[in-house]
Amino acid sequence: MAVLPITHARDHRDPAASRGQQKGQQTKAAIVDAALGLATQIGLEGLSIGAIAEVMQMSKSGVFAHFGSREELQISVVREYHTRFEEEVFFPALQLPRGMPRLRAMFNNWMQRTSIEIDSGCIYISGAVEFDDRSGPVRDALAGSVRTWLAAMDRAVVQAKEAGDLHADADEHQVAFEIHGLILALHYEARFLKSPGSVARAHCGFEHVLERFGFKP
Amino acid sequence: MAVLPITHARDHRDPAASRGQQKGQQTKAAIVDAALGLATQIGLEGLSIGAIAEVMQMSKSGVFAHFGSREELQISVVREYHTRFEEEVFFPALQLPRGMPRLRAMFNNWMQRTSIEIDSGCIYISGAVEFDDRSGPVRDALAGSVRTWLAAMDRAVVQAKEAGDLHADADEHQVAFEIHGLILALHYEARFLKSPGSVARAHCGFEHVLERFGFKP
DNA sequence: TGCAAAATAGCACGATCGTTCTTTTATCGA
DNA sequence: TCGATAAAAGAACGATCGTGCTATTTTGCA
Repeated sequence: MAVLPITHARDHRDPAASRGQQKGQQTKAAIVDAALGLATQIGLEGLSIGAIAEVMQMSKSGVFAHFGSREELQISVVREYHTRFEEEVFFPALQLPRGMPRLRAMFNNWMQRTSIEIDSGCIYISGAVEFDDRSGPVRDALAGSVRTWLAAMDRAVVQAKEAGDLHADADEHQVAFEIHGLILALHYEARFLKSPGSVARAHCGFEHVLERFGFKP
Repeated sequence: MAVLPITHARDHRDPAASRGQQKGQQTKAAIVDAALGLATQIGLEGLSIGAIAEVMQMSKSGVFAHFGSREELQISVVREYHTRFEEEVFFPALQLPRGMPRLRAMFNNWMQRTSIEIDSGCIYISGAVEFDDRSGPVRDALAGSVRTWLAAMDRAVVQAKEAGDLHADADEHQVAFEIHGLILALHYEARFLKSPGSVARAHCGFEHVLERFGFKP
C-alpha cells in the first residue's frame, strides 16, 4: 500500500527528498499532525479515523489508506511525538556543557513542555495509562520512546556526578525517578485538579532533589 | 445469585437496613464490584454495560436497569473505590498518633495499595487521564475523591509540623506534592515500564522528603 | 497533452455501543 | 398461597467504529 514509484531522474537527484514531497507523503504528514493534536486531548485510544477525517475534511477511507490500520496510525503518532519531544526537550539541552547545566536544561525543558501540556495533554502519560496492561506494537513504541528519554536523563545525572556537581555515590536512577515524579505530579495536579502553583512546586522540588544529592549552588 | 432471604424480624427492626438487603440492592452491589474490577484494568471509560453483563452472567438491560445510565454506573464505581481507599489507606492510619507515625502510615498504606495496583491499576490515576479535559459528574466525583485524600495528606503534614517532627515553616502542600510525585512515579515505572526496584525507590524518596523538611530519625 | 499510477471518495459490512420499550420471571409481604 | 411489585430478560433502535472493496479524481512524468 502506498507504493512509491521512483523515476530515474528523481532517483538521481535525491530520492529521499523527492519522496517526501509527493502529495501522498505530504497529506500523510498532515494527517499525523492532526492525529497528534487529537491524541494529546483524547488519548491514543480515543483516536478514531472518522474524527481525524472530519478534522482533515477528508473521507474516512482517504485517511485510512495512508496507514492500512488504526494501529499503524497510532504508531505514527507516537513516533511523531517522540521526534518533537526530542527536538524540543532533548536536543537543545545537548548544546549546554555536561553536568549541572545540561541536567538543569533537560529538566527545565521537560517542565516547560509539561506546562504547555497542561492544556494539550501528554501522550507519554496518557499512553502509559491506556497501554499499561496491554501488549502490541503501539505499547512497544510508546515504552521504547519513554525508556529512551529516561535513559538520557540517567546519563545526564551520571555526567553531573562525573563533573563533581552531584555526589559520586548518588544512584542516578533514584535521581531520575524523583524528578520523573515531580513531572508527573505537576501534570496530575495542574491538568486534572487545576490546582494553581504546581509549576512552582515542581521547580522547588527539583532544587530539593539536587540539594539532597549533593549539589551546592 | 447468592440470595439472602429476609426474615420478618429484620423488617420490623429496621426497614431501611432490610431494604438494603433486598435482592436488587445486593445485585447492584455485586455489579459495582465487578465493574470496579473491570475499571481498574481498562479504565472508567473502557467500562461497557455489555462487558459487565457478561462478567455478571446477566443481560445488558438487567445491568442497565440498576443505574439508568452508564454515567451513573461510573459514578457508583468511583464512590466504591473511594470507600475502599478510605478503609484501606486512611482509616488504619487514624489509629496512630498524629505527627510522624500517622504520616508514615498514610504513605506506607498508600504505597502498599499502589504496589498492589501495579497489577490491578488505580482509577485515581487512570481516571485523571481520562477525564482531565472533560467536565461532568464523573469527573466531579473523581476529582472530589482525590482532593479529599490530598487534603487529608496536607492535614497530616500540618500535624507533623505541630508535633515538631517537621520544620515549622515547611509548606505542607509542597511536602504532599513531592510525596504524590513519588506515588505517581512508582505507578508509572512499575506498571507501565515494568522496571524493577520502583517500590524501593519510592520508599527511599519518601525518606529524602522527610529529611529535606526537617525530620531527624 | 495524454496516460499510468497514486490519491481519495463512496459505499457497505459486521460488530459494539448506550439506551428504550415490552414482556417475562422472581421476590416477598399479606 | 396469592397478588402486587421489583428485578431481569429480550429485542430493537440509531450511532459509531475499523475495515474492505470498487469507483473516481488528482497527480506528475513522458
